[in-house]
Amino acid sequence: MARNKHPEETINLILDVASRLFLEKGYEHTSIQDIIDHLGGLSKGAIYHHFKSKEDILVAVTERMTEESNRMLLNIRDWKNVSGKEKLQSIFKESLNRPVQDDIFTVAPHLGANPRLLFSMLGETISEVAPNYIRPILEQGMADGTIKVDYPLETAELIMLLANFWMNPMVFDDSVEKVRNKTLLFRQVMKSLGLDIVDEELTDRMVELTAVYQKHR
Amino acid sequence: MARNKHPEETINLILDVASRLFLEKGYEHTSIQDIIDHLGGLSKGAIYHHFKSKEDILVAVTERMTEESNRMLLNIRDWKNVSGKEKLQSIFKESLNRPVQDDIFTVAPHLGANPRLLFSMLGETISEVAPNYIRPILEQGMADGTIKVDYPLETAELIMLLANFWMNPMVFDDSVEKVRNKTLLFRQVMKSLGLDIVDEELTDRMVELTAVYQKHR
DNA sequence: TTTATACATACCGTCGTGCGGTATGTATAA
DNA sequence: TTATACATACCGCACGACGGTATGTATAAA
Repeated sequence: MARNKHPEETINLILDVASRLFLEKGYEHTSIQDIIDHLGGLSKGAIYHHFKSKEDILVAVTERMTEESNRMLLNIRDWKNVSGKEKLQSIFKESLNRPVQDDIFTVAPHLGANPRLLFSMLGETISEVAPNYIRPILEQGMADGTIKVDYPLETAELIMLLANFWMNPMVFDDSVEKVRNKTLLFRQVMKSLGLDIVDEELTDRMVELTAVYQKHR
Repeated sequence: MARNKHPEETINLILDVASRLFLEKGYEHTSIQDIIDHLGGLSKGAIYHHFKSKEDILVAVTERMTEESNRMLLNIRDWKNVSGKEKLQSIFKESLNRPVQDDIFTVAPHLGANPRLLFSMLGETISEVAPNYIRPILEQGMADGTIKVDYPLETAELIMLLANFWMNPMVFDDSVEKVRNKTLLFRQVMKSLGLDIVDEELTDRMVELTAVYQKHR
């Protein structure tokens, strides 16, 4: 295959293919050869020129997946003249209404059968999202009086763990009813922590997404 | 190697070796050959006679690991003349004081780097322990008036997810201070759910275990 | 003595990865 | 402008290790 003047296009192509296959078949059941076969002529050498290992591709894939979400978080975090509580509320709304959500939910079968990708994504959430986006917002809320928590960092982690992992129907392959109960319990927990930000609109949307996911598997 | 009159001894030997290696090096970085090398003369044929795949060994390893813990849970669950709340309290105490805890904490480096084993264990906790041991106790507590929760099954899952996974220093490689804060926050959450069962003795023991773990890595 | 089973051995296809080689780009200095 | 020097994109084969299987043998149980 001819040399590409814009190598980032090649890199993106590899990541596109890898993302799709990792989601569809799982990281461990996707071979380098599988990726090559969907590259349209590119070779094994090309892959190992741009990435030093299969693991390295996984890391890049996860980063690219969370990138768009992180831009949204960064944007909301830095809003002016908006209280911490309102920002947190906005994040929940935005996260659930992103159009990509539906796409992922239709293509990815049972993330629980894909522990590598799952833990890679969870790791990003815990080590990047929680401390750099959620915690500052909680701290702002503590300062402006709209939020009262004792351990902002740990609370941030807890929120993300429950919302992104426990309540995610793809992780434990939950039924609609299961997700509904989880969401309602989550609402109780949040409220008891002084974070009264989960309303009925959100629980409904959560249930709706679960139905979409359940239909496509 | 000569044929063993008691094949379960061979099975146990294989599981002993596999458990140790999975904990030490991780599931994916442990090869079948690695296991054979530590079997003292046994061969690949022996392994594949008793187990149908490497994955199958992982399942057996996780089951054996949780077995002892499950016996304890079963015992407490079926105690007579003890309230639900007291049973739940006993479970926490027992879990943290089991001598194996220290052993595991000294031998296993960063479970986060071992997603296969980690999720296999988490899966057992969510699909076996929560519904079959914790939920019945919560329901008993609801009946005898010592516990008030709205969603016993989901609450059981939540408790196990936080206690066994989130607060486990081996999963996210947390510092002592981090675990202390997580534990204190967990105490708040439990209390707000009407489950006022985490006392200072437990938080102290949690911190102590973390220190043991941090020392040995 | 027969039969079931515990284990050994030889082998298969596939995997991730390293690497020598080549083609095509770009920077620079004559 | 052009020759030269170097960097980068990519090819494709070879390798060793991997998980798994087919088949053979020895031994315990019946």
